Amino acid sequence: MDTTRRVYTVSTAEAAGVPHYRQEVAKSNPLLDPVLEWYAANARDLPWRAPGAGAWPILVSEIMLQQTPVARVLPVWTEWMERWPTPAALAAEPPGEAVRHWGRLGYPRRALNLHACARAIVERHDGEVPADHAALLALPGVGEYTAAAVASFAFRGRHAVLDTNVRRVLARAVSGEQYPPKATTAAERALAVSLLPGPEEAPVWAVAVMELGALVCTARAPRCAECPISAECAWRLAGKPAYDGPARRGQTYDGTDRQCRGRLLAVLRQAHGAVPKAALDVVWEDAVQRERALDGLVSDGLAEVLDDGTYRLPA
DNA sequence: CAGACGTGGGT
DNA sequence: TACCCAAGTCT
Repeated sequence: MDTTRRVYTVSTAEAAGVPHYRQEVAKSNPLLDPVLEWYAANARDLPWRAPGAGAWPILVSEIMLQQTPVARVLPVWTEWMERWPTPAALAAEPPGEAVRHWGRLGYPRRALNLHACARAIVERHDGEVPADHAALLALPGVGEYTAAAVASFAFRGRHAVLDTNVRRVLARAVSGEQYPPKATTAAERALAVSLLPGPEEAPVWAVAVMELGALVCTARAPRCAECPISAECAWRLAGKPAYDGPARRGQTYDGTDRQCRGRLLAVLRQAHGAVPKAALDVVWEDAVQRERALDGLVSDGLAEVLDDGTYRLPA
């Protein structure tokens, strides 16, 4: 096999979205071949990965997948794609419809973000999802990860795609740590860039490492016996030392404003039109917390108060 | 930059 | 049963 094709001169700044000087970053990546081979045999058959998948379906999937498992996204994504096959179709609806059809995916502000994305794409990009990383980053709800993912998966761009799966795989395989740092560091970005293959393979490398993290190199119980890079894995070679950093804080959801907001919004989603405040009052005992949560929903644009004191999803 | 922001399934 | 955590982003 020709190994020289795995040596590149690339711009680190360019990969970070800032075109500037050039620097040699990638030597050969020993993880590339085993990971690509594993992916070819084990990739899940997800609809947004279909060869003909457009940038809009991919963007929608990426936003829906933020902090949400694939299994729960699938049915909602399918419904959205039938209902709103283009940004223009979604942009023509009131934002409340996006929230209604978000269902119980969680973090409903993402529905609002997607709706705002659709309108921005229609207004600023002639209805087409932009291919440029910086333009993607400027869209609401699109951060560093999502911009890189869409630029890579939809437009075949060469970007370091650093999600929680990739960060975990690299932390283990390369850094010898059980878990990556809590927040993405410059060192992690530099490492990801240094492992980037050439333009032909960069997109499949990105999705393949993600898939490996999702299916094999999992957070809780990694399946090292099935891992294509276990022989090179620094963490396994070191005897799988336990994570020694600060404890990652637990969440505790019961009784929080988040739970309260979820209950209130569920009422609005299920209602046909506006609902009397009494219908909201019954879903949460604590009136002070309930009012605070309701105000929060309104100020976040997830709910509207009408002149008669009733509430509804934003029109 | 730590904390807010939903929800449900796996262990 | 609790607790962990899942393709993050924004403030």
